Amino acid sequence: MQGALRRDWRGGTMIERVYSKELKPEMHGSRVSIAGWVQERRKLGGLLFLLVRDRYGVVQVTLPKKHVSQEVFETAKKLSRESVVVVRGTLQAMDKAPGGVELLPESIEVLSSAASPLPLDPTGRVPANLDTRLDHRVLDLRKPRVAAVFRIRSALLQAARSYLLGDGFIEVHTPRIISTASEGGTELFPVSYFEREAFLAQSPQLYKQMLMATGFDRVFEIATYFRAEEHDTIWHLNEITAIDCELAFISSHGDVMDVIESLVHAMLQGVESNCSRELELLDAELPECRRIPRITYEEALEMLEEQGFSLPFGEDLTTEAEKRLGEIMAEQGHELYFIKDFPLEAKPFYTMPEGEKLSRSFDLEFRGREVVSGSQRIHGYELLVERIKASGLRVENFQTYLEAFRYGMPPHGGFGMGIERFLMLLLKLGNIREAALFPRDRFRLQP
RNA sequence: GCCCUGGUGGUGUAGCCCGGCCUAUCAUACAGGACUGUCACUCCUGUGACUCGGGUUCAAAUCCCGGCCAGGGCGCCA
Repeated sequence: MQGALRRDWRGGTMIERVYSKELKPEMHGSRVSIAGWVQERRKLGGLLFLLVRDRYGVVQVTLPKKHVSQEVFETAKKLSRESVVVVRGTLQAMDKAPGGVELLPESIEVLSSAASPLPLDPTGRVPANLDTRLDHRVLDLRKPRVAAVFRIRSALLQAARSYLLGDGFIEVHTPRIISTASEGGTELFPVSYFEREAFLAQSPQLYKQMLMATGFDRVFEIATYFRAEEHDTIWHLNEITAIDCELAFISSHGDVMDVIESLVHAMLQGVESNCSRELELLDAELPECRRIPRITYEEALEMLEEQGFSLPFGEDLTTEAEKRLGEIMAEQGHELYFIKDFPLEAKPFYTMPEGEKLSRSFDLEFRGREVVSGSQRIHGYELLVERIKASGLRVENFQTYLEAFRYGMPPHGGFGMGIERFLMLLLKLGNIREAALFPRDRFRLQP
């Protein structure tokens, strides 16, 4: 009775099969089923080879005309590339076969026949433009190299999540739909919210700060944000994913940088121990990150000055200067480094000032490009109001945010890390679109 | 928002500067055929393309203008 009930609950069973990586020459003679996509078909008259790809690799299915049924041979002969099949047969140890094994089929079941011609070549032998690849992203993602990017992304995020949870952070989710163009800075996408206009969140900034007044002490959020900027470069997307953290009872922004240092270390460790195959496929090398140097904005200016690159104090580094600094730091053996103590004017209103002109802020640079931006935040109500006004924003728009600062707000700080940026730089991808499954940019809304 | 560049079969390209032997190159894919150890199999045969509109010219893939689409840089940011 119990058994019958359990079957009812479970509904069905998965198609029985083994993965390519599990097949070993020692299993010679055993009967197995494999399932996957027909990557290639090589016809040699009386002998036919199928290469069937699954998530871990490729298995060769060998059909000597005289030793398989005519029906199976004909089915194999007619298969189109990328069709989905289940092949049941006897495993043979065979030196001449890839992986040292091949499958002699008793049956080939076609679960899904692929149309032809294919819009791009999933083996990657004939190259395709990024635009074509993104138009047919599902097929593009069948390439092991492309899939590897997203396995690494998953490992990176899993490591980040587990590190943060272990370090006392709790995971939260703040609203994606917000009421006003509150934060300033980036443009927001308007959405229709019943009888009112609302916007898509560009970051969780104000909400994660408000949570610092609750007693959670440390929160993080991994989520998607929307930026309505009309930029069209290899570095920008209109829909991004970020790891955002905020922590209370800090004494300075150095405490925030300490968290990032450990977090980045944990993330790279996670990738190193879970994705060696993927890193090899992508020919990627992980940066050294035990200690991440922290140079001040002023030091950065001086270093650039020595190279004949003079910049006025007070402005954010230009893209060119940022790249040049990346080269200088790389020569000294640092692919990751913080630039801290930016001029107050170059940073958002909630940034804690340091003296007259500076701020308790920082960016984490990775190979000459910003991947994290953070700071100690202002926790005093009066100063915050003053800074909102000084930044040319309207205090009325910040009433609910400001209320959190009126009834007991501890000193706090935090940061946001762009996942696609980080991945792109880590794997040296040529375009940030490659770091998103289905990227959204100025012109791309599909797939 | 400003600036630059490009668009050739399903895919990736050559040709464009300097218009005409372009009936448009090559690879791959696709269709048919030969082949019992392929592994980017090989070989033979075949199908398939000049982004759209206008202009210049005896003649436009090629030069000019505009549209559409795409790529990139700056600013802004992650």
